[in-house]
Amino acid sequence: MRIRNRNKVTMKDIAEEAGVTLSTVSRVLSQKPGYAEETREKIFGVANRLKYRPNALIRGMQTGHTGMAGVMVPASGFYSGIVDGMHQVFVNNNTIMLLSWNIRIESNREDTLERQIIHQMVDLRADGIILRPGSEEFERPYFEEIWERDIPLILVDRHLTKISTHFVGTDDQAGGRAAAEHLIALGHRSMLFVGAHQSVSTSRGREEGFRRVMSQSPNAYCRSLVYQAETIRDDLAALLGGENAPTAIFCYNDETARKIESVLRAAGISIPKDVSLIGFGNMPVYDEQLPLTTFDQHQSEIGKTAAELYLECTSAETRSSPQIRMIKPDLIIRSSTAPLG
Amino acid sequence: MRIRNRNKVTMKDIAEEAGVTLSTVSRVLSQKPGYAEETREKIFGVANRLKYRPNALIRGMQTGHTGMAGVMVPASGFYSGIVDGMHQVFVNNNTIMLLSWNIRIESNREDTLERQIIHQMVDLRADGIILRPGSEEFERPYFEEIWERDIPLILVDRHLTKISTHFVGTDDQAGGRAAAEHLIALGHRSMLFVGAHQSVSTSRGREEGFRRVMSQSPNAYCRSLVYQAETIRDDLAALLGGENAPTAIFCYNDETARKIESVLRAAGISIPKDVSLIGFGNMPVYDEQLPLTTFDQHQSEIGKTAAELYLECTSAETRSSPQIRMIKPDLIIRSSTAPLG
DNA sequence: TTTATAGGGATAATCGAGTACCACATGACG
DNA sequence: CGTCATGTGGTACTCGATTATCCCTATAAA
Repeated sequence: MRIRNRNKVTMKDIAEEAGVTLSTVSRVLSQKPGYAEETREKIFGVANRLKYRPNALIRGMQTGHTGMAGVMVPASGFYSGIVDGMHQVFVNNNTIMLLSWNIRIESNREDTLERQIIHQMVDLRADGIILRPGSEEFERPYFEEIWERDIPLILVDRHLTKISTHFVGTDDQAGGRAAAEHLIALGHRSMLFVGAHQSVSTSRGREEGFRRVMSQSPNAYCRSLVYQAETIRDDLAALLGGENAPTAIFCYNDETARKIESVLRAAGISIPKDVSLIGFGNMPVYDEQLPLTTFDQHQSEIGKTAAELYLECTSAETRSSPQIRMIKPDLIIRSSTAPLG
Repeated sequence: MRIRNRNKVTMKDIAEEAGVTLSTVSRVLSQKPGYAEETREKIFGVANRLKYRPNALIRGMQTGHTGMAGVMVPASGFYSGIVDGMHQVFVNNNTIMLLSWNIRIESNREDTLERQIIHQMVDLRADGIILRPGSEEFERPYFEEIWERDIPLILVDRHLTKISTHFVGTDDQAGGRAAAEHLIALGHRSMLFVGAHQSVSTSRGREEGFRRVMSQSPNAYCRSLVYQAETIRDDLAALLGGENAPTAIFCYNDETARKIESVLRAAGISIPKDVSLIGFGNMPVYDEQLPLTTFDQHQSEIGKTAAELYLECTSAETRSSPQIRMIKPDLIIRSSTAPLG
């Protein structure tokens, strides 16, 4: 059941048209020595006239290098910024992205769509793969599949501790520290950290940095909360109504901060008069929302760095030891934080 | 200079390991009739144990079908929505995107980055290509290259009139008509359309629809302006200070509407008290900006439709005649439009 | 005149899988 | 006992380009 030959021009066609042999065409097109300038021009002329385009599939098979980078990240504005940064580097290095978004709806089934996508990338012989991991437990098996095949694997944004591979992302600890220092300087002592499940490395890192500063500051005190939509209202009410109520809340991302904002607003608690609030990510601020003190993560920079590391790995002869490159986030002070009192 | 064999497992390896011949492995893996169930299990067992993955490059070459869709759109939130919609369809049809963003900085040079990217997609034998065209004059040559190769080409969002190919986008004329009807109903008669250069089909279509309704409404009058950053302030001042000054402005996209908004604001003109303003696209509204009456273009729907059309085209045996599928935009009335008064 | 060299032709192997076809067992069935 | 059908083995060719030889010829340099 052969598909019709879509007018595909091959080197053979060029040879016939130019009245030379395949050897000569090959020599000219792949810049091997041993041809006359005159012949070169003739062959390039014919190639252009016939609109010849080399078959990159074959070339990829031969050279073991396809120029395709597998990229899988969640679909959101944050990751768009990262992908955008990667693109800037890739486009200047003849690399094109095989891009897919993480599918969030999948549960713990064995054969997730994500796995299928990774397989597609592997099957197409992507030179390397860049992705944002979700949860450690479900994904490790197929990350190992990539790793075992000697396909360079670069994780972005989130890190998996149990798998040894490259990582490019935010310096979360530095961010956490900066948040803490800002709040301490404003006079706050009783803090609340609102994070995600322990398996989320970004949340973990930000909390660690945050707590490190707390532990070194006299009288400073930090409680933690794992954000859960169903219970957040009660959790907050209990903490804010209790003893030593927190006067500042640091959320591991802007989305969470926005939810906290609306819960507080509904409870009649004013930001920043009663409570200071810090987010993370510097996501666009919508109408009627409070300008939020947060962190610029420099997504474009993360993307560029990841792409550069990718190019290093895929061009290297041997596998290099896992590298970690972190971009320092910048605190952006807006009106959701204020001096205590 | 052969690259090391990255532990790549081939059908041959499976044959040896399972103690059968290549023929048998091929029969089993490609589901050809004529093998025993017992053999099937043995071969699949070995394949899984060795973590065999078929080489999609080869398969693509053989079948003339790679499962890769070339996609090139500008990097912006609007197109993210479209890409997202496409992804939803593609992921369920074993198709993966070769994605790249349009590069805006290029001038009229022959060998733009965009052209290079298209070539990469063609070289990698993408089954089809979906893209958002920029300007007619520079891009037609390489669109024709695609078309001539019988590679299905689908344009999204903007249409090129001089090239005959598939198109999926917004029903711009319907949008223009709806904008006009809304303003007419509010009592406005003197209108201003602010658009882009004539080569931008979306701007053209919206203006046409808008003017069509105007021409059928007694006393209604519409002037047009091509937005230009340098002159917009003066252009607006002249119109609004002149005779029969427009009381409503319809902009071909939200970005332009936002710029008009700030110019008006600076001039002390109030929206919607003095002038009503309509945008197009329903982009997120940032803080301190006015809630804008605009159109939801249903980007996700556009993306899905484009992907579906793509799948139809790439699976068809013969080239089908150019199809046009338009998604009707929905007017979202907010507080930037008000009754004339 | 001899020798060297540049420019090409001719042929074959390789990459990994798909496809086609024939030969040969083995066993079941009439 | 002959005739199938089934399950394999074996061989060969194809896809399009790369790479490596070996060979041949015209021309220029020694």
